[in-house]
Amino acid sequence: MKLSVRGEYALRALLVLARDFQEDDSVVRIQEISRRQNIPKRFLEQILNDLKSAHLVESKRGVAGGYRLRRRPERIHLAEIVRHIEGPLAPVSCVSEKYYEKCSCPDEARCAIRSVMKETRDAIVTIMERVTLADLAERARKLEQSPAVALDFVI
Amino acid sequence: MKLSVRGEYALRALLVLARDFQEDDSVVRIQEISRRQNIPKRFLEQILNDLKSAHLVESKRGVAGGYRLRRRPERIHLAEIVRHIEGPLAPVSCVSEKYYEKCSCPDEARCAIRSVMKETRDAIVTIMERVTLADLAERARKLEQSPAVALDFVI
DNA sequence: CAAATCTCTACTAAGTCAATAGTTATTTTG
DNA sequence: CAAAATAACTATTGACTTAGTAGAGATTTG
Repeated sequence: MKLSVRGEYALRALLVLARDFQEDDSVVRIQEISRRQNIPKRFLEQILNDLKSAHLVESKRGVAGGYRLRRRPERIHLAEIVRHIEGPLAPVSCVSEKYYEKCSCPDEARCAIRSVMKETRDAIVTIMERVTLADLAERARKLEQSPAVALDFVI
Repeated sequence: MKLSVRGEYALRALLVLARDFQEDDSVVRIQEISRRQNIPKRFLEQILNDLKSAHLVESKRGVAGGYRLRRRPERIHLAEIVRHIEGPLAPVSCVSEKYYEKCSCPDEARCAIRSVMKETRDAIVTIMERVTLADLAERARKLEQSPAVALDFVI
């Protein structure tokens, strides 16, 4: 049920871009993202390239180059990011909306496990589609202000 | 975010054992489970053996041998099964209760992603800890009675 | 004892993960 | 216009995981 490191890095990188987002076309260098989030630079390169192909970010080459969000952070929700990097949000593909696959069970329509997995899927998707990069940036801002032990109260 | 095939097979096998569960010490043969759930027999063998080491099932050898649940189906919830086969239910280990691991982010206590992942974890765990094998068996029974298109109404 | 069944260990082919490396292309600066 | 800085692209790799398959051994029942 776990996200890959790749997916986690993608979220953290995009969070940096969201926090630094401006309406002009300013970009953030990979090196900067790598440093602030403690992500191996060359690996991050690949991930950002991948996010570019998903039209989530755009890049600027050359000496003053870097990456920026292609849309405003309010318009990018976590579901879209995770789906592109990891594939289905659903625990089993037979309940996935975007990546449906038939499973090997004898009667999918009457599978009790499937019905529980669908509930689970819905719970996950509800959260991931509700939270945007802007929300994440806002949460980050608030967490940085509060002195400590913050997390336990947020949840 | 997906369950492995192994995990899915485990759930389906245990559902069979739950449906056939009796208070006496009657067992179900691997072959029978394999046939009813369309699971490769030799692979299922391994999985059931694994579930035995988790004290979820017990086995009887010999010609009238097979497997049975070690506890009543009401007392086995899905979380326990999935945790044993797959590991953490949480999308990232830094929010896992049972399999906690520190992540590479600069400040875990103030990580905005972590706070969303914790919500997600809680949503998943709430479902998986509430639903038992007995519930699953009951759902299966009801789904078999209803004529068709049943799944969409259950959810 | 024979047959059916579980047990245990080992093996494997394919795929995925998390990088690493090398080369090419582009842009800005001097 | 050339050099330097930076990103883009392509390929490779080593370790690990996944989903099985295989074979020999142990146990129980008829």
